[in-house]
Amino acid sequence: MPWNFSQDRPIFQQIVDIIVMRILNGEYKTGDKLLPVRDFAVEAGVNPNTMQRALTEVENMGLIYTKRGDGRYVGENSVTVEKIKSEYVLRATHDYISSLKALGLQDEMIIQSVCEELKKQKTEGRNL
Amino acid sequence: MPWNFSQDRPIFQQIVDIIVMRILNGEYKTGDKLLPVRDFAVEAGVNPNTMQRALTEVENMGLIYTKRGDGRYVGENSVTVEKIKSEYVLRATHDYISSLKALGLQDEMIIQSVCEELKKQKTEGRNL
Amino acid sequence: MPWNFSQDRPIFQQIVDIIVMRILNGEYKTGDKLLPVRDFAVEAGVNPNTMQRALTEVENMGLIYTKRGDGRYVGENSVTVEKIKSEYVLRATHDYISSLKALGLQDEMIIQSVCEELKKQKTEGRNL
Amino acid sequence: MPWNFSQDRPIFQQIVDIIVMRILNGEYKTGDKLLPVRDFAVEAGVNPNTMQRALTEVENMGLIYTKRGDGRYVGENSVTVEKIKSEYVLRATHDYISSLKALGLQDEMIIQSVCEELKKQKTEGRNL
DNA sequence: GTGGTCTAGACCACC
DNA sequence: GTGGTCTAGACCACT
Repeated sequence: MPWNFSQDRPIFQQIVDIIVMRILNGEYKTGDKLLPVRDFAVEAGVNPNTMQRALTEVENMGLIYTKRGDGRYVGENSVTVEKIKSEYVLRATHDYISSLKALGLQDEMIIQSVCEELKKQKTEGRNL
Repeated sequence: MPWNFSQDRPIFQQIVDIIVMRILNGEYKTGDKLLPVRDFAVEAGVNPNTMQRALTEVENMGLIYTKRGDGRYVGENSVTVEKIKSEYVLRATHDYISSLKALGLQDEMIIQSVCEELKKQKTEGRNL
Repeated sequence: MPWNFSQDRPIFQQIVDIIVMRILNGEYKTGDKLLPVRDFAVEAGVNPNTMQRALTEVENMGLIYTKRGDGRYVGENSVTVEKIKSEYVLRATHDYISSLKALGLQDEMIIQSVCEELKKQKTEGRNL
Repeated sequence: MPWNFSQDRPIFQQIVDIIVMRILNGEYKTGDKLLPVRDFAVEAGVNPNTMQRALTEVENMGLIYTKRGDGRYVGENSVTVEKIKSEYVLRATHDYISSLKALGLQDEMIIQSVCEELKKQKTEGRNL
């Protein structure tokens, strides 16, 4: 099942986001060995070069590292993970609220929107 | 003062977003006449072609219309505005919450993040 | 005249070094427009992708920036240039002296080597 | 305590450098018997194949030789050692000075950098 | 015409 | 078998 990519952003970036997300939420744990680039590329349904580029980016972020001739591993640095995670949350929240305020929404309406969405997702979760 | 554009997204799209935002929040009102493309381009500090393309997009969304030989005007259709606005809010909220949940955050933590950001922005607003 | 690359290091890295060097020593000045990637690639005698990768790296270092659909320019930030320059000097000096000391050379012998090399290069310079 | 390797160069090469360095500075003396490959590999924390390759290189340089069924020994040829040593110094000095000159540094500034680094290392040495 | 992305496929060095 | 680099060539979006 090749991954699902949207057309409006570079594929390699979307791959970066997916992998980072999996590390941040614990799906890929410290010390885990990743699939070989080529296999990983097949799984994602992209060219090995594209996967390679994505992994290089993730490595530059400090989340994974490479053992030459061996493979890639999820980094030990849990501090980095927590830092990136909280930065992400802060930025996402800031962007979200700023955009709604720019639309003229009041604080209460924003909170209300959030609560409604939470309820909706809870209901959907039950029905799966 | 040329507008501020980030490098990671097409400039014309960012212009579209800004104009749409101004219509949605009432800065540009129904019936208002927009600046001529060239002047508008100068104000934004971009190439006229870029501004042209952005305006075409906004027109396709149904928010503005062109009087040939006269200029561009903000559309009369307030229903369209409200519809786009609520759709935007719903989608932004959904994306925001989905991404945080994917990171493993609980509902309470999400609400807490929102409230903190609201407080922070209120404080910043005072200090301006 | 295609540039001269050694085989023991990735070509793109050598290109990075060359471009960085040209910026640091003032051959490429603030605001200068670089050659288009493809032309630059031809000049260096490499594939456009290779040149692209090198330029991306230099951009990540903050020394150049891209105007979309226009071209690449040398960055304004002279602070960055001076910082990178002095870091380079410090590191090169440290590595150089450490390696000689590891070989058992005394301080005086190191200074003597440096002075001899300086003299030699001065002589060569005259003969060109 | 496994040796410390940087990721940007082949491990076997770094091992070669270390061993050569130890021979050049007298830590391994003429006639000394080296550890068996496997033990040596364990000490360095690398794969035996990697250590094997490194030792082969050092042997090709003429600094060590193999007695079949016995082990490896540091070569008798002190002339070779001195020759390699002086070549190394010359080349390192040349590369170092050339790179600084390419950055636009004057002779005096180069000498000053060297002296500062020597002072710094002397100070650090005292504090250990 | 500019940079950016992606694919395809090859070759190499390392472990 | 592993990652890394490079080439070739195509296509797209932006200005």
